[in-house]
Amino acid sequence: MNSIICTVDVVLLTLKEEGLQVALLKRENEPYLGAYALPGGFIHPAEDDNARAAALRVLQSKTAITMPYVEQLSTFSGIARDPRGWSISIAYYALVPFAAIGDQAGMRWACVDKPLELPFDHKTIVDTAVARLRRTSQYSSLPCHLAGEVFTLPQLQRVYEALLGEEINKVSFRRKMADMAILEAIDGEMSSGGAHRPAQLYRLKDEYREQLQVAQRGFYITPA
Amino acid sequence: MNSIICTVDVVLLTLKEEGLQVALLKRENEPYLGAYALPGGFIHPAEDDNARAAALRVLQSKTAITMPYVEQLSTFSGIARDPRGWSISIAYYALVPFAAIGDQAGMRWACVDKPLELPFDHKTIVDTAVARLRRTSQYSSLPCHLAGEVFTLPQLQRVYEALLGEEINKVSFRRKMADMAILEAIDGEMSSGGAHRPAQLYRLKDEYREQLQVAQRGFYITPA
DNA sequence: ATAATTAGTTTAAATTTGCAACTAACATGC
DNA sequence: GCATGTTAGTTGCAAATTTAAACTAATTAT
Repeated sequence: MNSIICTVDVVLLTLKEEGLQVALLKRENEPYLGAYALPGGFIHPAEDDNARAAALRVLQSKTAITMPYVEQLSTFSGIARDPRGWSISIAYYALVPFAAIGDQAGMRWACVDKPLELPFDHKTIVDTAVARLRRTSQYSSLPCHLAGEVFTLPQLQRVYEALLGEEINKVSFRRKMADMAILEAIDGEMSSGGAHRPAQLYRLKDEYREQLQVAQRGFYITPA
Repeated sequence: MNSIICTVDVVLLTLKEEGLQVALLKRENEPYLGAYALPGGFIHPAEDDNARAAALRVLQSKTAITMPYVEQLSTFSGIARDPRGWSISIAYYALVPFAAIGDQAGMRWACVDKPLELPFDHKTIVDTAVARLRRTSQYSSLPCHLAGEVFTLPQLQRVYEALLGEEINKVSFRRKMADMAILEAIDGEMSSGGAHRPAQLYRLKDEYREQLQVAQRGFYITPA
């Protein structure tokens, strides 16, 4: 009686030098066999406790990524989005530091700011995820999940700036990070690596590993 | 093969003197026959273009509410939430001004801040919707949809204050409304009704009927 | 008319923010 | 060894934003 196709899709995002990238996998099944699309798959009621578990299973089985930051994005549904019929895709977005992932077979990274053609409504899903990430980055700890296990404040600031597409005042950035109180300094540890003063290393506090922290107010963006 | 139960649920919210209220309907089917629960129902693939259309159909057929503000909230899923089996509920929240609705048969309003027992995971869904509404109210036009077709600035401010649970500075409120530029004064019209200076009437601009406007920054909440 | 009440604006003080200049710590080259 | 270049991190002050309080405005009731 119930003929609705139930799937999950994951917008896996990472930050490279060239900008924000989305992970795409070569499809191994019809429809769109061979085309690059978002990692996704059917929900397996016998196997998955809920849709989030399905998304994590898909991510792990197809990209071998273990403990990313994952959050539900939105659900896309209807008669028009899948040639097989009326379908639901519960979409998640996941953030991983680029350094934490090896290249996978059949996977490629696409720059989210360049024109991109994707099957189903995956382009819409990607755009929704990127908009959500960029917006949420204005006032939360979200970008920390793109910054690696440990990082310096200047490195983290560059992550925020890449996402926001704006330069942030150094003092303002540090004040906001102190206000949010999401970071812990790694005692004594300093980053070396250059002909200059080394920077303090930080790590995201455990309690913000899965829960987002939001600032009272966002970064000040100079009015145009 | 696919045995997943696909439903939509709507968290219909309105603001009364006593606070924020959620609409509950007496269930006419098993399970939980006779219990009060969120308006919801199965997706009808033959009838509904997508899940949003299903939510609007459910709302219209069960509560006779015509043109509310509706937005997708989140999707709740899993083996544990419905005794009939593995299920998906794509949840929406809707806002209506209390004045705009007549009482419906079998419907009641429950205060969201009082203890409330609901079948399925509907309590979680309500809590998620209320948290989302309150958070979004800090920096957007969302509360306008609870304020009626036309309203004065003092009335609108009281709506914002009821949602935020904080008093807002009058000047600050008016500045933010001017910045967002979401309201249009109704020319010449003034609200009377009291032994005092009448207030200018406003209406939400058409372009913000369905699309949210977000402020650069939220209302200033005095640090505790 | 006068008082009472709420609407809306103005002013000045307090707070927050950004900019620029400063000190700090390292590597490199002489 | 020491000057130089480079980036990290802090400080002080000016500029912008925000609040609180006092003010004017417009209405009804007495």
